[in-house]
Amino acid sequence: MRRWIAHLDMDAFFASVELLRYPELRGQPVVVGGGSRHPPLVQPDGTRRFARLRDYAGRGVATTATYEARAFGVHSGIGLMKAAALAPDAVLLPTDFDEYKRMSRLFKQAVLEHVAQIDDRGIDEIYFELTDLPGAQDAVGDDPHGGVRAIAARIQQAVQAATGLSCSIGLSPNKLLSKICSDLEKPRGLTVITEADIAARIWPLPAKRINGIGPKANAKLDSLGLRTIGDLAAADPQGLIERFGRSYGSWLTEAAHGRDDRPLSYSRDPKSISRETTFERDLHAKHDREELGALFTRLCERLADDLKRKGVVAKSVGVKLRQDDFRIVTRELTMDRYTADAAVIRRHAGLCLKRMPLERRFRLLGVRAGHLLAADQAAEMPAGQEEGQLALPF
DNA sequence: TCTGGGGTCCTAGGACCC
DNA sequence: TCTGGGGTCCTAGGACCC
Repeated sequence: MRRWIAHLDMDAFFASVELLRYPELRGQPVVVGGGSRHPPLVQPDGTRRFARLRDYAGRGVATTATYEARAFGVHSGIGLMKAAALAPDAVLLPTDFDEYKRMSRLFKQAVLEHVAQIDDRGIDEIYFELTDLPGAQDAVGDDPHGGVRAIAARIQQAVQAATGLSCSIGLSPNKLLSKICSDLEKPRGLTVITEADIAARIWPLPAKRINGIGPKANAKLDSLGLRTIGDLAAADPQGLIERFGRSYGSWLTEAAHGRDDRPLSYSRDPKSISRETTFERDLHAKHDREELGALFTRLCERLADDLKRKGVVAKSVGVKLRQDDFRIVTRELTMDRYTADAAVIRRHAGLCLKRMPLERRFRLLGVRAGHLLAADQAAEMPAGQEEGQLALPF
């Protein structure tokens, strides 16, 4: 019996959700990102007026772009100011995470009508197993894998019916290959591969298409002349281990040959919850003390709200800064009890802050709660009696 | 037109305990 | 006083992912 793992990825998810609301934008370059200060205005004649990328000023990035905008070179993660230089007339829409989360639940529910469990990888993608479904092992006509293909096609239709959105599915014997092949025929792709197809369909692809090879590893591979997955597969495994370490080096060889035995994971307890914000301009601990103090308190309050809403308490608290040179500095401490209280979090985060280098200006401030436990399993720490007794940087 | 916000996992050194 | 080895926890940084 052949093992079939599916990877389902929503097509240009955030942008597609926005197009459901604003169908008049279909066919146009649209970029989603950059805070919420640029919602469409409804004009007296009932039509909507949208912000254009050229009018944007700030530090936001694109979270998604429609395929039309991608044609200009605008992709997710790109700075909006840079995107505006590439496509000044593209429509800019604010990010509405609540709506994307709602649509995310809808598509996952639709898939769960067809399979018992999903491995949830975030807001717009999931894995699931089709191996044991009726017909999954059957050939259809001259297609030896027509059975699973038909099942996946039905799931695609179910997602479309439930959400009005399209998705792409990759089918293969493992997560690694399915993830790669869900991307091969986007949008509305349905791509099936087996071990026999690896040389022809996987090896020609750039090495960075492997989930787990990021910018750093890719640059290092590139400097070794290893550009494609095929190059990696042909490389001396011992040499990779020498350059990348035993663990990562041997994984590179396995991945390049399409070997991956990770099980699907059907439940996950959150390990940490965090809140962070990037300022409109770089701030300094001393010169902007008041502004930072208020921001810091606000972050701790929002974090405490998140903890309470999720019914968890935290044993550790951490603070993160991104300095003006983009270096990230973190400090973390373990508390003597669990808490979800904003004042307690703020006090311990303040202690972290005192240990941080604060000479430089910085652009981002974040607070993180770790070592989480379900609230009903932990006795909560009494709330901040020591408030205000410590001289904190801000 | 420099680069968001929310996560996970890994590594590695030092403290501390047996 | 000195010699160990093993195990766990804490902390900081970094790579990577969506």
